[in-house]
Amino acid sequence: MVSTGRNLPTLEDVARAAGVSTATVSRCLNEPGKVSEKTRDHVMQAVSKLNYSPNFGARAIAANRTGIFGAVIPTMENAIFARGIEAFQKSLVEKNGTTLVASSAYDPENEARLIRTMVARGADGLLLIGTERDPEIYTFLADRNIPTVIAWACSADPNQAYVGFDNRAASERLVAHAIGMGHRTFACISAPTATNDRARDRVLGARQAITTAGLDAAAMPIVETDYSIENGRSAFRQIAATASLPSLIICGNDVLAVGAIQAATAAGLDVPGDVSIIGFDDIELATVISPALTTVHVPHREMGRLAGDTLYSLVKDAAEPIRIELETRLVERQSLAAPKSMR
Amino acid sequence: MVSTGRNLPTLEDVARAAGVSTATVSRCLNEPGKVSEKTRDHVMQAVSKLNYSPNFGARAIAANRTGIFGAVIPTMENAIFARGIEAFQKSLVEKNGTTLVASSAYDPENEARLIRTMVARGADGLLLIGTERDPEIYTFLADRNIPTVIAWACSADPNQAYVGFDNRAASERLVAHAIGMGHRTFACISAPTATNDRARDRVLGARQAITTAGLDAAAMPIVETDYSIENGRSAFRQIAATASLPSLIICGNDVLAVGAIQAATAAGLDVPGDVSIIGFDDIELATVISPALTTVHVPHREMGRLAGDTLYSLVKDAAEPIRIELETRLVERQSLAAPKSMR
DNA sequence: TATTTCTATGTAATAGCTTGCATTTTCTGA
DNA sequence: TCAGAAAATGCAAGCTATTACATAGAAATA
Repeated sequence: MVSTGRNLPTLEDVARAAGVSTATVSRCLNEPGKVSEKTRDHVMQAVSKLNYSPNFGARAIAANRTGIFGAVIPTMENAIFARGIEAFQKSLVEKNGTTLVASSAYDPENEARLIRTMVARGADGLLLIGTERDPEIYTFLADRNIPTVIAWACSADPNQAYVGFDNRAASERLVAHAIGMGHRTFACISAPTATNDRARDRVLGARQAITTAGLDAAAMPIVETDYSIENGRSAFRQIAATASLPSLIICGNDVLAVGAIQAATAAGLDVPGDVSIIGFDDIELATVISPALTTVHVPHREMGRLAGDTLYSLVKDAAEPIRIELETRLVERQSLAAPKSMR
Repeated sequence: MVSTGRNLPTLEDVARAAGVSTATVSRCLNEPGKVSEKTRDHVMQAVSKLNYSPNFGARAIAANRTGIFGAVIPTMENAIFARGIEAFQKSLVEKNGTTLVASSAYDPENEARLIRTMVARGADGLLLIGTERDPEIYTFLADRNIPTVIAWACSADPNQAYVGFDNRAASERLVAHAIGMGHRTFACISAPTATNDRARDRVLGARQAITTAGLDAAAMPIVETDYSIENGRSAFRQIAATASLPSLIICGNDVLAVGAIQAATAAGLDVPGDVSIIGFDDIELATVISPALTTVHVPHREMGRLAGDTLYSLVKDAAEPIRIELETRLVERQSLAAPKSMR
C-alpha cells in the first residue's frame, strides 16, 4: 500500500503560518464570506505558500459530506448517456462537486451493487436512470438519507425527484405520425424490455398508436436485442427473413436504427422506398447515416444539466423533490416516407 | 444541509453487540484471516443484524485510502474517451474500485483545477490523457504520493507510467500510405496544437511523411479548430475556398473527417474521386458515414482497460512504473483513393 | 514441567477537519 | 463617547475506523 507521502501540511500548519485559528482557516476555505478580507488574504497566502490541500477523509468525517455525486448509468458508450453525464458533471463542477460514474451494462444486479458501492464511497447524492429497481435499493438510500434524482424517465412516486420525459408518449407520437403517412405493417427492434423501463415504454407507446389507429398491435413482431449497431443489423435480417417485409420498422433507439438501415441497404433495399425505419434519441449518428434518420429528439444535455442542478439542491438544501418533465420533439429526416402502397 | 440520517450503527455498536473490541471487528472486515472462525461468525452476525456499513470518511482518514480512482479526460462526448473510460471503469470495478470522472474540455487550466479537486476528493490514483501539462501538477501529485497513469500518449519521462500509442508514428504511416498512392497536395484539419500534444504529434507525423517523400511540408495549410462535426464542415469549406483544392485532406480525428466529408459532398464533390479524406481513431461514425472513412484504428478499449489495471497495481503494490505502448492499425475504407491525376 | 513461540484479542493513540458556542473586535447611531 | 448590535475570530468537542503495541492464552518444544 502507498504511504501517506511526506508529511503534508495540515489545517493547523496553515493556521500557524497565517497566525489565526484552524476554525478561521476552515471558514476561509468553506465559507469565505464569513471571514474578513484582510484575514482571508493572509490565510490564502499561507495556503498557497504551503501548497495545502485539505485531507479528504478528515473533511468527510467532520462535515459528514463529501461533495461527491454518483451517477449509475447503463453505459457510457451510447452517446446519449455520454452527453447527459457530461452535462451533469459540468453542472456539478460549477458547484464544486465531483462526479463518481459507474455503468451497469443494463444489468439490475450490477446496478444494485454499484449503487451500494457509491454510497460506501461517500456519495452525497445519486443520479439513476429509469425508475424501475428493487424497492430495497430505495429503502437503503432512504435509510442513509441519500437524495436521488431519476433521469430519462418520470417516476409515479410523488416523493421521487426526476428530470425525465415521457418515453411512451414520444414513441406513440412518432408512430402515429408514421401511421398518418399510410403505414399499416410494422416490426419493432427493441432493447430487452424486461429490465429496461424506457425500452418498454417506447414499445408500449408504439403499440398504443397502432391500436388507436384501429390496427392489431399484437401482430407486430418484436425483436429484442442489446443496443448496438451490429445487433440492429442482425435484427433487421431476422425481420427481413420472415414472410413479408413490414413497411415500417420501429427501432428502440438510433443505434439500432442505424444498424437496421445499414442492413436494409446491404440487402439491396431502398430506405425509405422499400422500407421506412425510425429511431429514438437523435444522436449525431442519425444525421451521418444515409438516409438521415427520422427520430425523436431528446434533450439529453439539458436533462443532464437539470439533473445536476436538481441533485445539488436536494443535497444542499434538502429541497422538496423536484419533478421536471422535458419535451421531446419529432425530427423528420429521410428514413421515413409514405409506403409504396400509398404512391 | 442534509443530516446524517437516523443514527447509523458504528463499529463500536457492532463490537458491543458481538462482545468483542472494535479492533476485532475492524479486522473481521478487513483481514478476516487474522480472526478465529468462531469470533468471526459472531461478529459477522452482529454486522448483518445491525445492517452495519463502515463510515466512509472515518475509514478514509484512518486507512488513508479510499478506493476511488480519478480520470480527467478532455471530453466524454467523443466516443473514443467514452469507450476508454468505460473500459477503465470496468477494470477498476472488478477490483472494488470506483471511478471519479471529470472532463476538462481540452482546457489546461480546467484540467489543473480538476486534478486538484480529484485529489481533494480522495482519489487514490489518477488517469490523465496526454503528457503535456504544467510541471507543478506533477510535483503536486508526487508530493501527495498519488500515482498517475497517462493514456493516449507515451511519456518520455522514464518514471511515468503510461498506456499509450505513438500518435506521431501512426499519423506518419497513414499519410505515407496516401503519398504512396500518388497524393502530392495536402491540407490538414487539426485540433488546436498548442494545448494538445496528441493533435500536435499527429500533425508532426503528417509533416514528417511529406518531408520524407521529398515534398514541402511547410506548404501544407493547417486549419485548427475544436473537434466537432460542424467544425469539420466549416474547416473544409475554408480549405475549399482557397485557390486550388488539395488532393488529400488529413484530419486530426474521425469527427473532423466526417464533417469534412459531409461538407465535400454538400459542395458537390465526390469523395474520394475529387478529394480524399482521412481520419484518426476509428470510431463507429467512420463506418456509418458514406464513403466510409479510411483511418487509423486505435485500441481505445484495450487502452482503458490496461490503464485501469496499471493504475490499480501502482496504487496497490506501489509497483514500478509500467509503460505500455499499444499498436495502431491502418484501416482502409473508401474515403482514400489514388488522386485523379494518377488515373 | 518450564520455556518459547504463536495466535488471538484488546487498549488506546491517532488521523485532520468542521462547527456550535463563547469571546473579542468592529461598527453604528445617538 | 459609549451602549448595543453585528461581524469576526477562537476554543475545543466531536466524528469513526485503523493499527501499533501490549497482553493473554494456547500450542509446541525442550
